[in-house]
Amino acid sequence: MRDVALLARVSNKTVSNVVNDHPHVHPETRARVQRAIAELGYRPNLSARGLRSGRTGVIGLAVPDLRQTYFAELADAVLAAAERRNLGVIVGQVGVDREHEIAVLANGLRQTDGLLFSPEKLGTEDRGLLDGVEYPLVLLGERIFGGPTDHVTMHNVEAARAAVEHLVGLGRRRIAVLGAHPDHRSGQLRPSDLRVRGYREALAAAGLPEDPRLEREVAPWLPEDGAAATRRLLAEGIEVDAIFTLNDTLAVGALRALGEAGRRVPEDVAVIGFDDITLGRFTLPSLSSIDPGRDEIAETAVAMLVERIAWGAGSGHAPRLHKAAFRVVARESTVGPGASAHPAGTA
Amino acid sequence: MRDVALLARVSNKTVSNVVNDHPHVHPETRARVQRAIAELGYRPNLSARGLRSGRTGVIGLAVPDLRQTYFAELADAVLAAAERRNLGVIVGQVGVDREHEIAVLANGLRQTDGLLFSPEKLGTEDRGLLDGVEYPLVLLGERIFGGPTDHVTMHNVEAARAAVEHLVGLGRRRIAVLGAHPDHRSGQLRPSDLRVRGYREALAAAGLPEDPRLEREVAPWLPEDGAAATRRLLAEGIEVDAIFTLNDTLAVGALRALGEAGRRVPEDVAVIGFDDITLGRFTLPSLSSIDPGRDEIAETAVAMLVERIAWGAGSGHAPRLHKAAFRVVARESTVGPGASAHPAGTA
DNA sequence: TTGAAAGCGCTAACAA
DNA sequence: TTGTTAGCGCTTTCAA
Repeated sequence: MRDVALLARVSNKTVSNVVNDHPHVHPETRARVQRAIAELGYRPNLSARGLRSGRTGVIGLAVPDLRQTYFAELADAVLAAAERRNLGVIVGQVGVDREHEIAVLANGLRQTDGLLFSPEKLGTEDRGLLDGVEYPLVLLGERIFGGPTDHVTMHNVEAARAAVEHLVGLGRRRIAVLGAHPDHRSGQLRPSDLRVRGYREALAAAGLPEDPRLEREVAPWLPEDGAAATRRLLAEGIEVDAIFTLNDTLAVGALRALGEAGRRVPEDVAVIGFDDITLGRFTLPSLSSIDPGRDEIAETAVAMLVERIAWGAGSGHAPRLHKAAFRVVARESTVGPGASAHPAGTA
Repeated sequence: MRDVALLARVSNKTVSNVVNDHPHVHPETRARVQRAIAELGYRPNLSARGLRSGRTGVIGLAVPDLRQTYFAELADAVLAAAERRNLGVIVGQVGVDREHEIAVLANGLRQTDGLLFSPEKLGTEDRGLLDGVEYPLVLLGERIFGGPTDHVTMHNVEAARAAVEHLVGLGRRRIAVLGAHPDHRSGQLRPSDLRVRGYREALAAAGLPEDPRLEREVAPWLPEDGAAATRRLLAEGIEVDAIFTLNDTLAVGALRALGEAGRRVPEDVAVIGFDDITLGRFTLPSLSSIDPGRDEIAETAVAMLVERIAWGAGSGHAPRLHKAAFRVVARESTVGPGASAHPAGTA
């Protein structure tokens, strides 16, 4: 920088002003400086800038596991949103255990300006941990409601309800749900608990009885778990004409188990998932799902974090809650071949 | 840090020594400093450390697109390998266009110690760009062979050949390949070109004739492309008893198209993919594939990059090439139900 | 084994 | 509109 200043015959400060697009720089001076920058191949040292300004231009994104398609696609969307704002993103995976998540919450992800955190193990009971957080933080997902931070989430209850109403509207009456948490009476607010609630609301609204044998506890939400749960369901001889899986990877397993058992989808059993992952368009049959508004979630979360960073620590701004709009995406697994996605959306 | 030093009644330097686990610190002094650190909740400022030492403790990972399952799973493995070494990872997506890839190559991903780069658009003809790179760089994938950098890749030719030999071993004679690059006579060395070469070698070794109508150009490698290519293949009435798709997402689409057309897999048409993505175990039928050694690739690449970083710039160390071991993973789409993965591996 | 001093490259605050 | 000064927090060098 010193060299650039010398070559352009200006001071350090002027170089800084040009680099940072400050106003009040004479066009001619600016041009001279830019020529010097190009000539010397000067590139600002971001560590020094970070040290001086207290800003790194990098945010953290902590997700449980990129191998889960939902999180990979979420990370993709967050990266895009951050790039639009010229921010770098340090990605960390924290799903292994509780201790790891607590450590990340305590420290953030290295030297960053703020953190987008999608916890998996931490729950409402850990809300107190959030009070100790001194950096800008935006929570993603459903864990830890009511804490002192911004929170971006989806309409779990309403979307699940819409999914089941979609099945009811197609005449289905024996609707199973796969993916309830083994511990789902504990008063927690996991995605699974909320989605099961939406399922029950839809049954109630349609005048259909709840049947405990149709509410299947499944964890984790991987294809093999969906397949195993579906096999068990069929083996028990329970009458079923539709399955609502709480995410799409469970649904992939369910489709597989139904195929093995010779059940036709959707004629014998309709299937709808949740997340609208890309691959769902290409299963056989293609998978109906809930589009949870992933891009909106990512964009909103990054925007909120950037605002918090600009406000500075301890600004006392009230925590905000944003719920993204969702859509029911009807494909072959519920409405059969020739179906086109009909946006039965809401928000 | 100054506060810690005062509280522990030592100098800055001693605090620094303790924080960095230097030897030659008196145990008692160390304990006193650590107590002070805990009491004050001191955490080193990584920007300052980076400014002073020239190291940031962060590496960059540039991949084309996290929504492609292969890259999401690769990123997962790289993150894990980096975390073992206490390195942060800034992830960037660069697949949009050539200009973007060139920009990333010129600058790295913000302030990092080095870059793992998996280019998509840049090719052997851009090798010259690598000469201008002044930071530690390790290339992933097949583009840009023969440049002056370390390179971690897979046995594309051999693995593709093994996949086709697997099909031949099952008695298949009319084997199509999906995913050749439209421009594959150009002498480029894309993954697709190498895998097609392996396909041809296997045919030749088995005494089977090449048939241009069986070599299908498909790009990009998304499920919809695989489905479309398969539909075209069937529509043309070409006799086929096996399909080798150059990646697994193409295979998912192929399975779908075959199912639509009423062809049984593997009885009528066997299918094998490449990448061994997680979901492949749960398609119906489950998908045979090539496990390309993803964890080995990630671990080796990070290790190489860390070495280059330690050596310092312009160390003149010769470029290295590492090819990871692969395995043929046989599942239902080639050997039918009841199949168990038989490791026909090599390296 | 520990301390003192210098300075990494940049920007904030102030001055001209 | 531009320049001067100071210092962000750490590690390095050299000395004790």
